[in-house]
Amino acid sequence: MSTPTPSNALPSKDRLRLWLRLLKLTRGIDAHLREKLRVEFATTLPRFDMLAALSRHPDGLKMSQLSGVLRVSNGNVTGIADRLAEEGLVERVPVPGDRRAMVLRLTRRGKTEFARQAQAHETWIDTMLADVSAEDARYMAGKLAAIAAAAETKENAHAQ
Amino acid sequence: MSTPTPSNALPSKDRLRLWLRLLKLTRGIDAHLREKLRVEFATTLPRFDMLAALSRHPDGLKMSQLSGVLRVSNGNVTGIADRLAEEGLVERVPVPGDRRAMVLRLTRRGKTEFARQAQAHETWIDTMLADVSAEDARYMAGKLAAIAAAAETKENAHAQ
DNA sequence: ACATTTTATTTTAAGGCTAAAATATTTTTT
DNA sequence: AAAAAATATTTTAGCCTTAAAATAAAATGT
Repeated sequence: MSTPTPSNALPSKDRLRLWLRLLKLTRGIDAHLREKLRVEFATTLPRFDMLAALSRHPDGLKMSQLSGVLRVSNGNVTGIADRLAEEGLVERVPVPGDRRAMVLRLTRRGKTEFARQAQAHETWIDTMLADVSAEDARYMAGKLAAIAAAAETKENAHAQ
Repeated sequence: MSTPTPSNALPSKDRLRLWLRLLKLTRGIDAHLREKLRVEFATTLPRFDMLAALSRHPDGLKMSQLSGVLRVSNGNVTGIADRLAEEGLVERVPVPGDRRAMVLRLTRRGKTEFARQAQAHETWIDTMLADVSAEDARYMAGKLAAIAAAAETKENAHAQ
């Protein structure tokens, strides 16, 4: 359909460096968010992510759907849901007509607790990225999305 | 010393979106690299990272130095070093004059094995980022570095 | 010299993560 | 209807990760 390699055969040091920068920045912000969640809410990023996913789906999600949305394994979802349920933030509801399945949904407490956490989460990010102008943010986000789309293709195409 | 918030009081949706893009792209590439390491070399990214750090320090690194370089906990270093040592890729060498300390360094096998892995690693990244021009890569890397530097400051400053 | 503190590393307890195996139930085939 | 295949979830084994406790040795203070 077109040339397999875009322009040059040798690996580009610039692209490798881009990856390292990407990794460093993301890991730094990520670590900071985890630390904040730990210290200020005694919780973790995976728990926060699960609450966030459920808050976007008020009727709840089946365990397997949650696994797909969060892009983690089924077993992983089981463990995190167990702990959130112990804390009373989520609950498992049987699915009428399918006794294998379970829907996980936020409890009332889960909703209010997530609202608090989400508010803080947004503030932390905005603080860390405060020096990025809105224009720059939009531009970078666009670039990153394009790169992600291209990389996605490459990954699958490489299956040979 | 200067205004606490740079320009606007409300959190910027654009900055939040930038973070989500950053996270999505980085996680995608990261997951792909882990998968490749697992399938093609039966290893993991943390092991690869440790070998990489050691290959940059031919005389080896003390466990605590390694912990600093890799930015992971001391206990974490212990475990990964144990497993790499079991595989014969690294070895612990006592430090003359300090019986508490241990230097970890690559074995001959560790050096050749890492060379193979590093070669493949670089190729995988270059493949995924093939659609990014060298110029774009340099530009983006610069932007990301600037953002990281700014974010770094914010994190520490926030200690109140 | 002796006590205290600091430094280097390991161990422990608990959570997060995956792939693969195990269970239970539903759907499809024959 | 019985057998086989597919689906939903949990369990298991093993690695990665951290914070905090435990060990051991060195450095410092008295």
